[in-house]
Amino acid sequence: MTQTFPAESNAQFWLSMPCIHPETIRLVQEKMPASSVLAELADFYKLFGDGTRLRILTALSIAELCVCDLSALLDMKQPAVSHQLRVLKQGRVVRARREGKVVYYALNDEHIRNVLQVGLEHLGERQEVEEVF
Amino acid sequence: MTQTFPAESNAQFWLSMPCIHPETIRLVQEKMPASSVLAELADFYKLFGDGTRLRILTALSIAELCVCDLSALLDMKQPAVSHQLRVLKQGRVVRARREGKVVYYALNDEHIRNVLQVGLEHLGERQEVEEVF
DNA sequence: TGATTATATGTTCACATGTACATATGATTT
DNA sequence: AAATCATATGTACATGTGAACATATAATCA
Repeated sequence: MTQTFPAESNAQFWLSMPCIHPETIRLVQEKMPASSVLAELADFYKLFGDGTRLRILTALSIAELCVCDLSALLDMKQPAVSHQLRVLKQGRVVRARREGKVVYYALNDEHIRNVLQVGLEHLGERQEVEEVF
Repeated sequence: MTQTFPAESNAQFWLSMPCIHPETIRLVQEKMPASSVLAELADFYKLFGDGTRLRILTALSIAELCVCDLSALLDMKQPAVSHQLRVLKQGRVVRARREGKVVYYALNDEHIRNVLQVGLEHLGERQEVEEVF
């Protein structure tokens, strides 16, 4: 019989494990943002974590576009585009402007462009590193 | 009978739709990164799009930690932590260093810290905007 | 070598999520 | 008002994914 685990999830058990560095843990605990904040941040990043949405966002970072434009540009069915636009709108990453029958979408603020930029830069640097090997 | 759709996904069909702004689409097409690049970028963001992984990354942005520390800190079962660490390692977001039985994890590079920073800043700004209303 | 400790892996399952399809809504035009 | 066009929504379904659990591996120590 090897290591035995408790029947149910039990914080006390894990906190009593012998291998931990208590001081380090306390330090990190103090400096960590609240779990709720990080959950919210995760939801934000999740919006960028899908190929379709990222293509939409990249396109909107270049120009304001209507659903129909996006549908043609991305070669996707219109309902699929609308669906993702709704997700992005609920996440306050894009905003919509109606002009007659046409709805134009744009990035909600400049900050979104930054996030895309930082990600692309990281990818670029990683590629360069890999080329060396 | 309203709008009829083609039987299968067909780029030509969508490009021939009457509502599009062809010039804008061409402009965006020229400036857009390749789909493969954006898919890779999406995979990168996906790593940040989970509460657990984000808590791990935030913790590691403060201090180098072993699996056991993380398990205690996050109040999670050790296998679950190991699982996410593997995902993060495969995504080259963290790196591991073995010291005897203990494996210490750390952020792979400073760029990761930047990404976390940018996200937290965005969240901060958004909160301030919401407080006004 | 055998025992113990720290970590990793494999399997299963519940759940989230993206798309297709059909259809509804909203706005313009005749 | 009816027709038409652009967009939105609802449902069904397939796929991806995170955690629990059991177990395997790696390293140290008696």
